[in-house]
Amino acid sequence: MLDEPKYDVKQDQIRNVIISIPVGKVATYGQIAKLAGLAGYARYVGYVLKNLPNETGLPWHRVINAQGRLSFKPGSERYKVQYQKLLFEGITLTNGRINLKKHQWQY
DNA sequence: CACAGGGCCGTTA
DNA sequence: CTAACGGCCCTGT
Repeated sequence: MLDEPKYDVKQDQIRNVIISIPVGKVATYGQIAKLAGLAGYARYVGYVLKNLPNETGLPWHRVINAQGRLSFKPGSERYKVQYQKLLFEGITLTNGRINLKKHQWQY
């Protein structure tokens, strides 16, 4: 019989990309999917991050949507957490938005 | 199998 | 600027 992967390869690739996002930089869902060789998997990236364990080790906070906004409801707990983490890394928001020209991970 | 929904995206109005 | 669509991929019911 064929050995089927015990873990999800796609998720692994996505995680791999997210881990390599440098401090002080951010990446969009679509960008990550593309770098992982999975163009079009933006929503899937969101799905993966959604059910991450609390202590994950992944810099999920450096992942934002294409509009430079945090994909959480402003004011919600999770929004605050992500905001704090970003701020701690020197990433600031202007009118609830991040300047992608300046902070987006260039590769 | 059908359908809804999610930490999305780009285009169009 | 907001809103609506269609497209993309996967999971849960």
